[in-house]
Amino acid sequence: MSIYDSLNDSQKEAVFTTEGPLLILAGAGSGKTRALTHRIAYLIEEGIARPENIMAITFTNKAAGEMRDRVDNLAGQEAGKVWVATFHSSCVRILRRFISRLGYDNNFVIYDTDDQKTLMKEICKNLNINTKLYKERSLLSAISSAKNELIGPEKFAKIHGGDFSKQKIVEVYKEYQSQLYKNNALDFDDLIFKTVELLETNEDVRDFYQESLRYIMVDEYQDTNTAQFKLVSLLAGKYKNLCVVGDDDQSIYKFRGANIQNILSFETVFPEAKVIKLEQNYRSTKNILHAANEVIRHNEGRKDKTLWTQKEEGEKIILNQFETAYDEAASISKDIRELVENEGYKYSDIAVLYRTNAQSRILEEKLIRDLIPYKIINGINFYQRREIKDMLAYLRTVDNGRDDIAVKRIINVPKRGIGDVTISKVQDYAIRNEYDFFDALSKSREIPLAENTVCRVNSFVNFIHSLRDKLDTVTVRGLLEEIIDETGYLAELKLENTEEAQARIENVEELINKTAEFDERKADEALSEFLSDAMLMTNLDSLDTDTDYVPLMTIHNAKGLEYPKIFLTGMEDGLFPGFMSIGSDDPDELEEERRLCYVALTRAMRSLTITCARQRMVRGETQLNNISRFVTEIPEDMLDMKIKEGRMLGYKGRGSLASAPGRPSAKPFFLEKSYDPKKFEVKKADALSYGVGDTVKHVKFGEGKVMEVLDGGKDFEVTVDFQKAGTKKLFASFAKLQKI
DNA sequence: AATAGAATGTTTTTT
DNA sequence: ACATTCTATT
Repeated sequence: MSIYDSLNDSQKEAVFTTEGPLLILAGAGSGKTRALTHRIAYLIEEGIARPENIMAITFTNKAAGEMRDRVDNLAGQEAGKVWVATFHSSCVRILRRFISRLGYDNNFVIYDTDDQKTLMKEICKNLNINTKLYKERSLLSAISSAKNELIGPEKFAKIHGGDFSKQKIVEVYKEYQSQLYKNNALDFDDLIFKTVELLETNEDVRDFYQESLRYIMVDEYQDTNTAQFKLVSLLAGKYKNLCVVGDDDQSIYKFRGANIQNILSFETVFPEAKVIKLEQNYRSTKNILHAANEVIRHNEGRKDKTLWTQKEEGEKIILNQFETAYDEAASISKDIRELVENEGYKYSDIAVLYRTNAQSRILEEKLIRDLIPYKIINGINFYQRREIKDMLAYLRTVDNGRDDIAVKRIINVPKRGIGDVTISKVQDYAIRNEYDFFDALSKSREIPLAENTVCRVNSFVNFIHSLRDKLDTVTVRGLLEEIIDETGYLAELKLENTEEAQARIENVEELINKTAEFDERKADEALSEFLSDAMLMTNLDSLDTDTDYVPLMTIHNAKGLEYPKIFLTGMEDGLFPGFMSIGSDDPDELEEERRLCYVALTRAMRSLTITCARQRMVRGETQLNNISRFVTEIPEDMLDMKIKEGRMLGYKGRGSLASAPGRPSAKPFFLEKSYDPKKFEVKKADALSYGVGDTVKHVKFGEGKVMEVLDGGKDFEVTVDFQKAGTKKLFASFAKLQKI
């Protein structure tokens, strides 16, 4: 018996193919992490590679942690030397050692999204950029996209030099990058970009890593961007032992730079590449898997593969349409109770998924009322919280005096009477003399400032200096505690005496624990190390298995997870797929939404309930939505629609994607009474003052032509083609349309 | 400098 | 609807 006996044939092939470029197309639930970890174990066990010559790269800390555990379990002692890390932390590791070659200091800081925004705001101010025309966010996103494509400021200028509309971006990008350099800071994209630059321009460094990392494995390969692809190509450039694992059907991060071409054309880039498909799914029942297959089949640009399973047929997929989102939530809550009380499910066996975070509120409210334990798994991560960022900014200031963003963040936190006016005076002085902001503060006497202000500034400067003096003798924890004591940060929060302040206090205390942990683990490492760990760290409170609760999360968040029971909510055209992707002229946007839907469906192991509402509040407007086109791509015989009479509104039946303006008027149906107390009564007019073909006026949308009037029983549903706002479906009693 | 009311802009998220 | 960010006021 060997550990490889439990693998299927394709998995075995993937494990035993150790040389040359290898693309493993691993469908959902096909055991790709298993294959990957066994492959690492095999390399070590057979003596093909020493552990320190193996690298496994993932995207998230969580994935890296899981991989680490599994490798350690499979391959024993030696496995600790395998390089298992995320893209970003791998790059930090390389850059901490060699970035001086690029002119940065080795104790560079990492700027997160918040810091980037702060910096960008300043740049826009200095360059007199009209932020109404050029939003900080879109400027940053343009820069990020450029960096993901390995286009630096100069190259960007060359490419877009002739494009007048891009001139501002060219200018901003250049300034942004030089500010980062001045602050000895790298943003997340730079971590990859600069590592690529380093390896490209320094042959000895490249050679060092190519020799050292002879076998490279990349997980979730479909999520890589161009820069990340370049990075692994460079690292694997000598021995070409690059094994990538991914599923093009689960590529859902285009919006943050993922280049699906990386996986689709892997064989073109590496003509000698071997391709292995893992198509046996070990997760879902036949019904669920076939439904998912049917949906994803509608995408054009994909590698051909069809998942299959030996599992039983299983239950049909339940499809429920409700009148309102409140009814939807009530039904889900009731179903969860039922499943737990009568069908042996634990709360933690059940997950509720949605497209947008905004949908969680209604669900949450209902679950609270019904006393169902739940937890919203959201993105707001620990290290991004205000109080934590404040504390880190202090540490950053101590660590790297060039980090202007950090200094400015905490110079008046807690309040020291150093306001915007003072800050901009110091800033002007700093720019005139080419000082760092902190150095300018140290010379506050030379700036025309009020005597009082000079005093305050000096006491801040002295405080930071006193902390720096202790750097060599004190632990990170000691440093942090001194900061907290001296600034009275916690004391101030305690005075507030609110629930929110209490939470902040607990967070700061948690940060103290983190520093203590760090000190114990890496006694000899510098403050810079703690800070980059912190900047690259995210949600600490991911999944704790001790408590039994229903997780609520976005579909993006659910990737990589599986649950016996899934509730897929808000499956409505306009919400999922969202307006943006429906209206887009880029067909790939809709395909990406469909992939997202595929990810959602394939999370379910035994049972899946799809829900939607006819009527939903979106951004303060009540919208009427049809059932998601993706649902209509699931063959009807796999669905249990629970419809007593007629067809479900918006359900156009098998595979039909055609928009059907003249669809039959179905009566809305109710599975149960609406519970919403806020719900207002609708008075249906006996007759409308307008009809099809009339021109009407709406308060918000302006003038439009009535395309269709449907008697929904309770109210009239009117479809109007507005000249400016496009076609909308409205309830007559809400819309208050005026005939013209 | 601090605060309260107005304007704004709203998929998805990791690092 | 709602949260964040901006502006105008004291």
